[in-house]
Amino acid sequence: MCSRTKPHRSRTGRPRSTEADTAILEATRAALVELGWSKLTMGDVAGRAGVAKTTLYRRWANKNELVVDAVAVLFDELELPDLGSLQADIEHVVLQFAALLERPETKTALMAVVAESTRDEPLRERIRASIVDRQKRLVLAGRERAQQRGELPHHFDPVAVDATDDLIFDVVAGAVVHRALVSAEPVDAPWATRLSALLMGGLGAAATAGG
Amino acid sequence: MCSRTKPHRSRTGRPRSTEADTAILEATRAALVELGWSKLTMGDVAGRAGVAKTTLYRRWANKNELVVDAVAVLFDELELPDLGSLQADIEHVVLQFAALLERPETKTALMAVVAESTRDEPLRERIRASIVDRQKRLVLAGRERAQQRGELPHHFDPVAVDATDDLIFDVVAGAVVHRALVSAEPVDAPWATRLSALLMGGLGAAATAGG
Amino acid sequence: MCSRTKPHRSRTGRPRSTEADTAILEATRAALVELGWSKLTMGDVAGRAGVAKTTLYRRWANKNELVVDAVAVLFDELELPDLGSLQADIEHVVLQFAALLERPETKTALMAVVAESTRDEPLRERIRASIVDRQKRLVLAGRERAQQRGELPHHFDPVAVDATDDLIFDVVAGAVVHRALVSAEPVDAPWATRLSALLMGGLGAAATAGG
Amino acid sequence: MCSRTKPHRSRTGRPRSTEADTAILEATRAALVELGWSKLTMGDVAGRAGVAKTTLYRRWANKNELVVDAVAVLFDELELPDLGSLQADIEHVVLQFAALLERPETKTALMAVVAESTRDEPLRERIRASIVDRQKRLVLAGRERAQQRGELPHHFDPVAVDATDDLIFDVVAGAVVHRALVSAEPVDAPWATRLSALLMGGLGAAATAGG
DNA sequence: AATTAAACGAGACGGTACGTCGAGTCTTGAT
DNA sequence: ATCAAGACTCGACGTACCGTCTCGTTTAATT
Repeated sequence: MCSRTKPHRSRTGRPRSTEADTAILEATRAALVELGWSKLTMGDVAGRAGVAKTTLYRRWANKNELVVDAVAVLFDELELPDLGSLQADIEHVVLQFAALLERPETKTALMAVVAESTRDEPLRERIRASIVDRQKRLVLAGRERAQQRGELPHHFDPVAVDATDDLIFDVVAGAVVHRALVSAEPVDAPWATRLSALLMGGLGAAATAGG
Repeated sequence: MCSRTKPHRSRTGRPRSTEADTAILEATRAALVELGWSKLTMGDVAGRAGVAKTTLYRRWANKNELVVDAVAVLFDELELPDLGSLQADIEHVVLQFAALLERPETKTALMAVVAESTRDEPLRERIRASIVDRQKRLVLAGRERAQQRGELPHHFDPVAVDATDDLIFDVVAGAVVHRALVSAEPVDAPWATRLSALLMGGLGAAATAGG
Repeated sequence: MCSRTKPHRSRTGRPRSTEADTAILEATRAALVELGWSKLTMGDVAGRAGVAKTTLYRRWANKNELVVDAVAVLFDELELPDLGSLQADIEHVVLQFAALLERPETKTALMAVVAESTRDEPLRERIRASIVDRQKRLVLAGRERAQQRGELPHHFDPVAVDATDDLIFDVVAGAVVHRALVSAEPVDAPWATRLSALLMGGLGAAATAGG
Repeated sequence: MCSRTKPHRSRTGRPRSTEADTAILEATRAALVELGWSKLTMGDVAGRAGVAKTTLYRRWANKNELVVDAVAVLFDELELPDLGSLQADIEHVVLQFAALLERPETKTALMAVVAESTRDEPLRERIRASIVDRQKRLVLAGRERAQQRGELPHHFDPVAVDATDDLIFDVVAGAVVHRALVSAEPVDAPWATRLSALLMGGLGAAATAGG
């Protein structure tokens, strides 16, 4: 994924500083931690990064796109180790995602850019590509692994499979976000267990009925 | 619920105009529809309401508090008619909530104020009192009705009951919000059916195991 | 001189508080001393006087008229004791006027209201009636006394006499104001002596030539 | 003379627009003519100059400093042609100064900034440097020329000479301003003749007595 | 080594909204 | 009718940030 506004494959002229890139993204995260999304300013980020404002705008069209890219990289840490059972995998991913949401830079930024994206189609697309897809692949991987283990039946209707993947994704991610940010309650191991148990029951019932 | 910042039990002086109150809240909703949360300005709202900017600031400390109050009243429409079964009740409330989220004034505002609330404790409290509690009572009502119908067992451990209420609330509300705003997919009847079926299965399995 | 906006000879209703009148004027002078003309506010004056803003506006049309009236009364102290010679009389009045101008309430207010009066005919009239005429009568008195002493000839052309009175008035008042406020130099006894000597010389030459 | 607040010896960054400088000063004078000092607003001036408000504030700290600079340039027109006699020179400068004071931009602005300067030392210094000194040099030039002509004696006490220069300056400038703005009477040729005759008489008497 | 062209820092620019403040008016209930 | 209190409209304030635009100055790849 290229963080720049344009690919810029020009062969001549001074090349862009890659140190500037990383310094800006780090400065953005630091500013998010200290100030939160709404108090973060481009001038402040530039100052922290030791860079001119122009250098920011040469790379990102506006504050929201910068913030998305600054936060997106954090989602790379999400992974799905094989813990032996679907329920264990779900619990693990729930706690991982919750830990990410507890970090001040994501807590303040994620909802804000999503809110902005309701009126900004390019931003929504960037969020989807940078963040949402990174999470969604965990659902796919977990489901496939569960099928291989025999915990879930091998469906032959790909549409139904996709629909269930989507549903599980919205339920898991939505529930964690809602618990963490709206209800403002801790997403801890007991809660993760209760959530995954609920899902396991629901999936089991569906498998029994529809399988 | 008092929309004002202070209780204002002053006996002397000119009383505050209640027409101004309602005109401002209506203007705020109109501005949300037209402009969205981030483009909405206090000056514009004042203009639409035919009111001076100072009159806004006399009542609300900032844009977020105003928006919360303007949107909160919409959540009064949420209700829980008895449709005969828990699954039907869940489906109905999901679609109702989704319809609310589809309205442009809530779609653009809700995530934004939640995002702001991560750095603003009074705002979080205001959201909880004005919006979240309004939704949560539906969960309680639905669960109690299901118990009366015999669809759910009468638990004698109130802590466990509360925990399950909270879980269901976060799952339902979170899933709907995530589907609508993050995945940007429609929350339609088939999806609502799939979600409620998942929950029924999960609750049934829990009842079988724990009852 | 009536300080009120309207004569108000109505016989019915609650009569206006005369204590309020004096309290307001005193508060205005106090505010002028502390804040100066441009920082003085009607609300502040009302607060100092223990009076509602309405009460101010019932008596004066605006800030400038209030300030003129508050300052005008100070000009009542100007008087012209007979010191035996025209030059001594002039010196005395110069120093008296300078002392008045040194007071912070007049220093900051006088030029300000004159400046405002260049675009406000009623204000100019009020200043003329309240302040300028109070000063001008000193010139007339001094000139008449000098004529009685024989220091100045008895002219029979009233137009020429008026013109000279006006000239002397503008020269004396203008020079003192300019020295005090523009040049920001002290108007002390030596300077007063030099000014009066200049005038005596000029009047004497005119008398010799024109007499 | 530099009209800016700071010397700005910065070598880097975009240089300030000199067109903006002149456009702002012109717009200020135009606004003074139309609105007068008290109705003049920074936003209006910015609009007239086709410039953002911030551009004004980058150069001038407040309205008064801006107005002083805008008006100061008009005082460059004052000059002292040799008319052959001291009295003629005085009459000429009086009428010149009066003509300047009659212009609406100076009439409304001059007293106002002087009034403000009684509470604002930097403003007073700015007025002195920009306006007062421009006028005062005319007095020096006129006195020196009169000495060369033999109309005034060559004094060897520089302190006395300075004191007389100052006195004459305060008398002439003060009388003109007072006549024009306080008495609100025309400063025409007859009045200028009477004033200069008075001064000639006074100076002559002093020369006779002190020489 | 000289040329070239883009990237760079600095900071001024036009614009828009902010939240505050003061002027002067109006609306209460009480005196 | 006046008073104190305080809400009202209006409009300006001075600040902050946005995103853009010059400037003069690097800096690497290409000649």
